[in-house]
Amino acid sequence: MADVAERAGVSASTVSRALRGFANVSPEVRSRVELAARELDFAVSRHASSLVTGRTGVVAVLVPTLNSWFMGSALSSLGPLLRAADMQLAVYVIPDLAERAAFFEQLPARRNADALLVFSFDLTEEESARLDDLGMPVVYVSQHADGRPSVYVDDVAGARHGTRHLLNLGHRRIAFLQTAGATGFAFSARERLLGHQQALTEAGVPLDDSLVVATETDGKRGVAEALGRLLSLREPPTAVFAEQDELAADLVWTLRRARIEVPERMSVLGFDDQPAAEWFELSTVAQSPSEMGRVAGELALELIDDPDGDHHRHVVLPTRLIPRASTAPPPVPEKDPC
Amino acid sequence: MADVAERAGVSASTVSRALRGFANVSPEVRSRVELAARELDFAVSRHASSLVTGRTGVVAVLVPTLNSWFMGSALSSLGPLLRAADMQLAVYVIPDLAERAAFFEQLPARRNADALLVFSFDLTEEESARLDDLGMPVVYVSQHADGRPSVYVDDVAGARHGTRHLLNLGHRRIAFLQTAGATGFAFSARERLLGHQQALTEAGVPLDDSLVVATETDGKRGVAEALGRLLSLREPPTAVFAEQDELAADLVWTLRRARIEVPERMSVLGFDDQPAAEWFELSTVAQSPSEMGRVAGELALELIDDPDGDHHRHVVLPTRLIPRASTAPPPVPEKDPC
DNA sequence: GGGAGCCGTGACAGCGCTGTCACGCGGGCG
DNA sequence: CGCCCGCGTGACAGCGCTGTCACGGCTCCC
Repeated sequence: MADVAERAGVSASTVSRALRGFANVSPEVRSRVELAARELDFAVSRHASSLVTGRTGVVAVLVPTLNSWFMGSALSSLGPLLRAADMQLAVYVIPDLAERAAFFEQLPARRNADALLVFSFDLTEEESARLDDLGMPVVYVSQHADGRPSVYVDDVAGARHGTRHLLNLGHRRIAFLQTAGATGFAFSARERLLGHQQALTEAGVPLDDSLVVATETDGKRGVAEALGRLLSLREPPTAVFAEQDELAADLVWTLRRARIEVPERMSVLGFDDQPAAEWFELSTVAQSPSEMGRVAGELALELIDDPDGDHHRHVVLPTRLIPRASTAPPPVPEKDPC
Repeated sequence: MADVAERAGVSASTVSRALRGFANVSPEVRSRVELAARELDFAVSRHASSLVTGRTGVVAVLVPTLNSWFMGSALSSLGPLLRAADMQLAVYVIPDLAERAAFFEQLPARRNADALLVFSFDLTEEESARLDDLGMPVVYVSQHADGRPSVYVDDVAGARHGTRHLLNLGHRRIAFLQTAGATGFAFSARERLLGHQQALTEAGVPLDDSLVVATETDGKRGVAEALGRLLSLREPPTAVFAEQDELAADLVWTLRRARIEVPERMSVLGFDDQPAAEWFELSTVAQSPSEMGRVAGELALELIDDPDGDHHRHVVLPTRLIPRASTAPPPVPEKDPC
């Protein structure tokens, strides 16, 4: 910076002011400084300036994985948003409990950011409290966190709408399929089941625990076993609401193999609307992770500028039902049994 | 740090040495310092220390998107690797040419990292030269970069093996399906076509340009149109080698709609082995982006420690042919026409 | 016409840490 | 017994920038 100052014939202070676009610099000096900076290929050292200002220019995000449609979409929209605000995106991938423990172990070292976005983690109250002590805004994404800023989709309403759609088609025996130990998505899972049950109750359909099944292992095998449990009931369901599209896709795949036509003999409804949904012509409840990423990023930036400001600290995003070809009325109309 | 020093009854210098694990600190003092640091919830400020050492503790990665199986897998394996080396992962998402221009515009500002991983970008020589000037190791991932460290999969050999598999099944009219303006994957696309053509030539099958088609728009529409061009040839192909699994999946989907059985009347071969391949029971040429991410990360770390060292600067990863249910002999055996 | 006020600029300290050097102390060797 | 060496530690400068204050010159107004 001293070199730039010398070349532009001004002091280092003026260079600093000019390069940061402060108002009190004469236009002529400013352009001279900018020219000199470009000629010398100079850029301020973030580290040196954060040392003084206390701002790091970094937004940290905590994700369970990057290898999923949800995270990919969310972060892809977050990236350009942060770039526009001249912020860096630092990603911490925490795939398992060991990494999670390690992360919290080294927590103090993580103070090197201006804000933290926590994606889809079911943190304990103790863990959240430790994050509070970090002294930076923490935004919870894809989960509701009591008393803390969070951005999430209205899973309850989404699931309610989904189940209503099945009810409207005439289904009465509707199963709900959940994943095994979903890494980090437990919050949504609970909410979606809740919405499903609300819709059933609204419609006067009694809840039946045997219709709520969870896969015990990952992948198609787990889905097949869960399906087996449903098909061996005294009165099997005519429709299955799968809590995620991946699950729904595996289910359709399994049903096809078993020569059970979808939707003629079994309706399948998904949740998410990821690309796989289109391949399987899945009716599904759509959410938009890219919007979620965007909104969460904006909220974080607002909180950085004004930590105590009166922002929307709980943003609830809507869902939309997307009917495709995997849902239809049940094979034998129950309303009019002859 | 001064507080820690006081609490431990030593000087700041000693605290610094103790916390960084230097050898010349007595065990007794070290444990006293560590205790004091923990009690005060202290962690060294990365910014202050990089100001002195010149090392930032950050590895930057440049990706076209995060919303793809490839990037998700690669970065998911890179993340924990960097964490283990006590490095941060800074992600720059560059979805389009405008963002790319903006990135290079602000390049000097990006010096705030110890290494840069460039994923799947077809950079111009001029752009690469500018990255060289950054003064940090740059590793090119999923592409071959002459004279610069790079990690990539052997696309040529992979495609050759794929095409050989189709030839061995008896196919002679084999189409090659490419994507439109693939964002950033142009390098692989060229290599795969090359490998395909090598295998044909080896087998004495003449090349036919009308069998190489590219989608003109994204999604199923583009695939349908490309398929249309193939089906309206005087002598249509009996097999299609799609350069990516997504494309292959769309193709199978389109063929099913058109009641052209796969593989009975048309074989389809993919490339990548992403989850969609399993859903469509796609025979495919597998690559492992997670291994690529891991290897690239290790290479970057080595180059940071020893920029001129004698490392494997070109790592070529293997592919594996995964036969599933989308390939079979052609409907009318050509070898034995009666 | 002189004082008040403002604008643009420079000098300087200090952000929190690390590298270097200097120092004291104990042990080994001649 | 004295000297040298090496180990563990402390003092201090300075990494590159920014916030604060002081200063000179100008305009404006009474």
